[in-house]
Amino acid sequence: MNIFADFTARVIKAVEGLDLKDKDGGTLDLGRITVEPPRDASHGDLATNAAMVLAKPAGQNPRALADRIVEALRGDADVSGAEVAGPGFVNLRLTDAFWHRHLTGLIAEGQDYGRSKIGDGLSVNVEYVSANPTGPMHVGHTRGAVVGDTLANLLGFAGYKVTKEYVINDAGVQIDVLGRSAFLRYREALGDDIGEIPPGLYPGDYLVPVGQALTKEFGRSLLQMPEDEALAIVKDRTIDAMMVMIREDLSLLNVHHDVFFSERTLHADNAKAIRAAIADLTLKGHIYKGKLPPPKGEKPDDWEDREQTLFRSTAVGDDMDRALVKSDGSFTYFAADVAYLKDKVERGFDELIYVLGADHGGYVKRLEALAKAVTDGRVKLTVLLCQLVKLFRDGEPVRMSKRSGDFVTLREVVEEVGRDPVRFMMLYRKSDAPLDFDFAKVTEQSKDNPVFYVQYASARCHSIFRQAREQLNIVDPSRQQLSAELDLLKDEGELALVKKLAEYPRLIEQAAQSQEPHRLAFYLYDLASGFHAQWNRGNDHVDLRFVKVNDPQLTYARLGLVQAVLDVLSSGLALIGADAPTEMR
RNA sequence: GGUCCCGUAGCUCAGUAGGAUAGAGCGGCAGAUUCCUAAUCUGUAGGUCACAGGUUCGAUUCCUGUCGGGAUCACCA
Repeated sequence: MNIFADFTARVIKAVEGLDLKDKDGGTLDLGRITVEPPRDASHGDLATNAAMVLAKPAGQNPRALADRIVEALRGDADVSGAEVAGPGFVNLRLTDAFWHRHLTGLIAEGQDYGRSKIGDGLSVNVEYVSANPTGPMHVGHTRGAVVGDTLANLLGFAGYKVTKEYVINDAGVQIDVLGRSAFLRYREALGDDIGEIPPGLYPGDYLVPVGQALTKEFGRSLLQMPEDEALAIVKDRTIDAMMVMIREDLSLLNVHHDVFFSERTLHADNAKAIRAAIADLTLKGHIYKGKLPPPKGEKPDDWEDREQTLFRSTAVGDDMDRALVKSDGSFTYFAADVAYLKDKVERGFDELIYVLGADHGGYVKRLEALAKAVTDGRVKLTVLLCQLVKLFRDGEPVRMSKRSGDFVTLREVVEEVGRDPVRFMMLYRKSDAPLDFDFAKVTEQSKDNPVFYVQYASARCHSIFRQAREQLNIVDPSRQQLSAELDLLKDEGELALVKKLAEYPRLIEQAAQSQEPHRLAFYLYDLASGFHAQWNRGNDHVDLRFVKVNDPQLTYARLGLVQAVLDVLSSGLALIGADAPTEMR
């Protein structure tokens, strides 16, 4: 249903019919031919660069070649006009009948319109969020959560086989700290006066219920065991409790992962998995013992110039070789990542996507290097970095201090402004640009708020169906009824909407391939804008109203168009993870 | 100092795998409501695409360098 792909094929066929040869008499590379919507609608419906791309290799004048292509394309029954423009563009106009047929197809497909096979069933792992299980999710996690989730949805819609994955970073020092913090709350629940929470421990009161639950389960018995043993139990219980909390937070945001991967499993059995992964790399010659140079900027106070086990990542594109073993003999986080990557590869993924915060920018090269080393380039690993989100309230920046635990949680934001506005606004900016999030603006019911603007378009579609029911007694028309008389749609605004809808399948493919989910949000805004404009033309010209009391046939046709707009809005909003409301309140 | 991201209209940002006269919203100005939700729409003014080179038939887009803003920089996660 991607008309641009369809016409690219038709243009290629037309060009093949011209029997062009390159200068040496060989065949021409036609792969660079594209068909796009022209920047300016007055240029037509489609534009192709075929003549300009082929002119040089074929040794022909681009405009002359364009003339021949135009001649060939005029034979296409769907083409109502073809002309050469500018440096050698071929602009095409398509017949109304073509657009009516496209709309018929769209209405038949409904919410499946735009679904693509471009992913070709390739298996993709999208890892995102992966907040440490040491507390509730805060607002900083939101963007990655939404971007990752939407990207995964988008890839699924585009024909990839997608696994949404969350890594639980349940190993390491911070988890020990978490355990001790919870242990303190346990003693508090038993009646001990614990005083102030010592610095370095987590002060948040979300651990209070964890302490209470521990007393219910264990009474005072944890105090009687050796500390290590007790802490191990407390850690387990606390991580579980944190993950329950995090999953609740995520589901508030409509984020649902398929796999929760525990980092601790890599450390289990004396770090069997990590040792195996490093052994693999050693066999391939990527591991050596050596010293790292100290960082060039400011030297850390506790810099130790020592020999260590290193991954020669510089050989596969990294800036610096990476340590795998800490000075205390335990494995680094990166060592766990080596094992984790091996695990993913063994699960058969063709492509791995990591959605990370901008503060992990320094981590990108070593991950890419790792994938190269482990899979010899067979598995593609890409990192999508999300820049930071700045919170504003009435234009004033919201201050957050992590030390006091005084940060804005994801739950607070979602409860205050709603799930849909959060999801939409997190996508209403390129991932690699910082994002300002203003509480006031996001809840505003006006066109200044894109979420509202798009959802209002959906509500208006439903309103039109309600009107049709009241005025013409058209009740729940079937999709067949809606597409029976589409050739009555002749108004240029109506056709312009069909053309906008026809861009949707292409947009899905491009957003998926470029891994840029924000494009979806911008497209929906555009579509909503086109729809609002057509609605308002009905204010000026009564003939253009969607519901025409004296013309049921035309009303059916227009309802068909409204249904199509609604289908695409619903489909797009669903990918974003938001609702397409039936009315605004 | 190294690396990564960003620099487009007064403001906030798009710019669709290198294409035509660079777009939208806000703000400014001028309009539209006996009318399906005006919670919306129409028109208009406003840009040396940070700067300098390079590749190309053609560059906001790709490459190099400079300037400016942000993130990050053994062992933490």
